[in-house]
Amino acid sequence: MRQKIEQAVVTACQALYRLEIAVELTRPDEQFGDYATNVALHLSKQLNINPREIAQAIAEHVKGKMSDIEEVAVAGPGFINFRLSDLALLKGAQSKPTQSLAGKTVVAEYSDPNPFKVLHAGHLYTTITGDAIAKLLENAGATVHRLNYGGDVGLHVGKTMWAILRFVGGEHPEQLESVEAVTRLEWLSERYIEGNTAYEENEQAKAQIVAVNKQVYELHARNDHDTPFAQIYWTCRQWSYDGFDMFYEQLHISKFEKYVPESTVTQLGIDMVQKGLREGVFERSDGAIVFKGEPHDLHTRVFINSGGLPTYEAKDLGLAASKWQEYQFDLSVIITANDIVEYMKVVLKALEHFYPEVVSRSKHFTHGVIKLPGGVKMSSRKGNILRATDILDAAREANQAAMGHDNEQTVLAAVKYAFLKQRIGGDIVYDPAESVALEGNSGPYLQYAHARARSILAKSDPASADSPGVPALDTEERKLVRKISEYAETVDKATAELMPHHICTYLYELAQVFNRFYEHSRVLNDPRQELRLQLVTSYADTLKKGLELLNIPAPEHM
RNA sequence: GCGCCCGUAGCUCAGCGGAUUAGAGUACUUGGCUUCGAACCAAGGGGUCGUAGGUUCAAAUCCUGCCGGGCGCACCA
Repeated sequence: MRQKIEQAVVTACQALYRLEIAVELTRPDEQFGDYATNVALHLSKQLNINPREIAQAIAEHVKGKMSDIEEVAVAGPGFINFRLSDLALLKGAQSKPTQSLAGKTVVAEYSDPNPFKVLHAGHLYTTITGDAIAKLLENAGATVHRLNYGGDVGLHVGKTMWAILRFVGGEHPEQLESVEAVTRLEWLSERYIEGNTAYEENEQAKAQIVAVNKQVYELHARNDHDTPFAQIYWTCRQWSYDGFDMFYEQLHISKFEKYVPESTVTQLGIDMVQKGLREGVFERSDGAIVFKGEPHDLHTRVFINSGGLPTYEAKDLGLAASKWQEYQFDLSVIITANDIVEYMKVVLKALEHFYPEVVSRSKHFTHGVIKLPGGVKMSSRKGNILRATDILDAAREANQAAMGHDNEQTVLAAVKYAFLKQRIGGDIVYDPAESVALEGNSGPYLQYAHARARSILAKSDPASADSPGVPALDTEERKLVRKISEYAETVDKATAELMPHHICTYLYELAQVFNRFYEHSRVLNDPRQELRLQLVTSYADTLKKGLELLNIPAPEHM
């Protein structure tokens, strides 16, 4: 419909002014119509004609040519407003999002928690955002490979392993049995804090940790699964992955295809740096191997440190290469926090030397930090970080306080929606009480708006389904249909930009329109029951689809 | 110091490939349940869109300076 009208306007411009011009329709305020364009305002300059005059001419030209358009009007400084016929509007309500990525292969990397550490609030945010973006891509027809990358080697592992060894009294893997299964993740995070503190405060411990770190790298190099040290390492690494799996499961998100541990791409990364060194892309500096970013308006970063160990940069190079070798993707999406944007630019610039096609197909999305109300930022250094589970617990508590009972689906809707409704990029303020609040722009509001509609449908008699043709829509009905008809194009927009918040904004508006309709319009036992039941069905289905696109559950009852 | 990002109602945010009267939520005030779920709806007040310029018939939206905030800038990730 949109394209048909756009085409009609283009044709009119050609016929009237012999001008080829791109026309894009907008969705104006209801009082003006269903679609609008401001081409006349653009043309007026080139043609040196009053915009209203041009608008009038185009409107006349289009008028009567399309049965779907009921009215074409000129308004304001020179807008052309189109009002669709009820039939066309109803048809539009059934349109589906475009399969714009059909046949494409996409790799989506997000969440990325590190084994041997705890999931913090930022991980929760990345996970939910990445999950929604991956879903969007998939919905547009792409084959999406969801990858979860994480550091199973590196200094933080050295810190945790150092503390673990102290805890179990040396290389005694059997001592690990004393750690209870449910507390393992927690236990590991305590060890990390211990190791981190020691590293910062105690020179001797620091030296030991550096040695342990090296030991971990060596263990991978020999593929050692047998020595006591290796047994401790592998056991604890598995504990981490098991813990992450459990966490994702309760989050009700799409499953990851696999974890990509850093250790599996390390050697590839090192080889690339060595090769790049020979080819002059990297250079030695103070014993380290670095990439000079300055010629590209970037900064210099170390890829292999002076101890001969690869840094995150080198591993990221290996990761990118391994993704490419495995998937030959059309698009690679990486979602992380935004403190890493400059870093990523350097890595991508270095990567350009090896795989320019990978760089051009990569998209790095970054989000901000989670803050608590009052602008209090979480401090990540010390032990007092806000953990992922803290967010969920806070939401559960708030929900319990508000409702008097537990409802995990409401809690999930609250948290996910609270994170997703804002444009990706900036910091977000998370207020547990507000997210769980059942009024206002919240996940639970949408769930309620869905359940309410379903409950009408459940009470209706499905037998009397002989449709008597479509009567003219009344005001409230028309508003509802119009809003439903915006679903497909909203999803298209969200997909094109990979911005899930557009869907949130839309769904909230949709639910609002429905609630107003509900307030004014009797559905059951009304002369217009047939039509209205169709609308309610269409509405509830649309809302459910939209929520599912965000992986937010849409229960029939609450 | 350099680079990147951000500054829209008290608070939290949409809108930002320019355009028809700046929108929501929340908080505050008020009204609406003997009829489909009131977790709802309706009404009201509240904004020099950080600031000063520039481009334009038209700027919250584009450009520049300034102010304020966040983040990043070599062996952490």
